[in-house]
Amino acid sequence: MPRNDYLGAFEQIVLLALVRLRNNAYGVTIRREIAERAGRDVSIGAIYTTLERMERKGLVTSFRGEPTPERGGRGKRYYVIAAPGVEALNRSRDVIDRMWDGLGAPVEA
Amino acid sequence: MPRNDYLGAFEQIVLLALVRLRNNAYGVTIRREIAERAGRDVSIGAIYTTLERMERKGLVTSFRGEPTPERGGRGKRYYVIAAPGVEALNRSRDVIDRMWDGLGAPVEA
DNA sequence: GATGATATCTTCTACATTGTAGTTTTGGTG
DNA sequence: CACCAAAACTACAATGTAGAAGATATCATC
Repeated sequence: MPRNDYLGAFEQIVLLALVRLRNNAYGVTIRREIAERAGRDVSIGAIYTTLERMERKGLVTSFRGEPTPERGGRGKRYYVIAAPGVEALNRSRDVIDRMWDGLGAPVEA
Repeated sequence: MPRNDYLGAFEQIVLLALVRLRNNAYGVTIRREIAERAGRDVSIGAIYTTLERMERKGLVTSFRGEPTPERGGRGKRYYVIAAPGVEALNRSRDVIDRMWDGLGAPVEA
């Protein structure tokens, strides 16, 4: 049974991307946001897998949007962070903040 | 082949404990530091396993200390963060900082 | 001063969860 | 039907985590 109180590093990044994208978070935009912000080029498959798992844990919700009249375009699946996701995010941040407290980032060799 | 450029959430916590404990980081103290700071009660086995893996990746170094004249006391194994560990730590912090940037923690539902 | 009880620590083993890429499938357009 | 956009599926590697087992000291005591 997966836990939903502590987040993995990548889970945090994906959740934060959702928060940033507000009502425009779906596979492609999430991936782009992570690439731009975090400078991390991750595969689209990695993102969907992680989202699905987090949905099972109740950290995010999703709904299918109407297909847009662009060239191709299957109906997008939009993701939204849920309340437990918000809490987990804040908790994770808290933990890492406390561990860094007083160390002055960046830490030196 | 494990990567050594991005850290897992727990790896970060353990590395930060090393930084905090300076020259007094070994199994028991690391565990205590994490319990106190992060409020996270993790088994001693989890800590050793993670340390060993990080040592293999070159993120930490270890050396065996003389047994102290306390009651029991097998020779302790002290861990020190290595340069690549410091860099990875700073990079991880950077990524998460950029993702949080402008969101104002804690984020709200 | 051997010897076992016991304390402090580390290793080993095993398995669950997360991380990640790549391929396939599903729907929509021109 | 050729082609485009996006999602679902599959498979495997790396990380997270606990718990049992092994090492090595001191202490008490006879």
